[in-house]
Amino acid sequence: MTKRLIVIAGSTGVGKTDMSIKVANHLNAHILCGDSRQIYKEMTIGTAVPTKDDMATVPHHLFQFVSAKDRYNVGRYERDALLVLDDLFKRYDNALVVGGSGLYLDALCKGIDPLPEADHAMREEMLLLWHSLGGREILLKELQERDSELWDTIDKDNPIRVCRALEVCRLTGEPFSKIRRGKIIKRPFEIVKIGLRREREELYDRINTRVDLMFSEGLLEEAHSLLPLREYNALQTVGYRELFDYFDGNITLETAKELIKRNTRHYAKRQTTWFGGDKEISWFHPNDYDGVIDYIEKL
RNA sequence: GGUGCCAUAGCUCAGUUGGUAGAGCAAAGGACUGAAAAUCCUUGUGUCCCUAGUUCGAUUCUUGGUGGCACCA
Repeated sequence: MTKRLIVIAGSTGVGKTDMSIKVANHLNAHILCGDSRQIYKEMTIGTAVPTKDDMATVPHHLFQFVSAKDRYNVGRYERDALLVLDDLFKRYDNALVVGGSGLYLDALCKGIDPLPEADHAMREEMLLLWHSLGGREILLKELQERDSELWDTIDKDNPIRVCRALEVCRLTGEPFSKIRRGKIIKRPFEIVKIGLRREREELYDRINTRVDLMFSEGLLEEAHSLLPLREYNALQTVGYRELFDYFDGNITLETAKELIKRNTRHYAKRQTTWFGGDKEISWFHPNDYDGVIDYIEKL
């Protein structure tokens, strides 16, 4: 029998966890994390990882398994997720991946080109240059010389894009666009994409309520304990950055809370945009368990 | 009760020496290949509080209201 990976995607706060538990139970499947922040050990409340009860009901993989200090990335995620799936498919016919990180999910479903990992020293130096007077022009000029094909399409206002592309050119000695082919890798299993969505207003209400709940669960304390890790990418995350600003005395707690709500809404919107562009997704309301299970069974 | 100041986009405000107006935030749309909960791009018509006047023309000046704020009684 062919093995199947069921992807459950959707924006933050839409209700993916509940759906995934039900579907996993029904299919006798395990759940993988498809979220770029729930993988970190140190973060629990602010990333809304599934509860202990949830995890006890269905086996979960790739949740909170690396340290925020480990500088994890998409490439490692692709590899780790495939390893877990390889193992699971020896015993089960179905597996679920649940999350809201479009890039991570795409890497798992379609593969990602073998680009070199980041060179953090080089990156830091480039970003410093970017923000200095005339630095942007210097970097753009170098990129234009190294990769004329990319030049036409790259977002020249986006320092992270430009510096990353340049980084790859320097590290490999080849144009970035030559290595990043976007070739789709056929996986040795079937992929079924389920998208969850609800009315915008309803989603925003849920987000606001969830942020309040996070505070009552101790988000403030969690963020405070993570102050020593604030420079790591893992902590460049909604719910933590705003509180770091509060600890610095730049904003009030009330403002931080409002900003977390707002930034979570912004994040949810970006996710909506990403997933909306994926034509392979079949959409359901988060409460429509029967609909989802029906759909999967009739495939 | 008196005097002064204010009333412009969902919010905070700028501005028009009289020719019907624009920033920030919010909101909406979009991009996305090892930082992706990141990073970046696009989008601003609104009885310019109401009324009467002056004027070719008033959101702008004048009269009278209404509401808010401050000070004096």
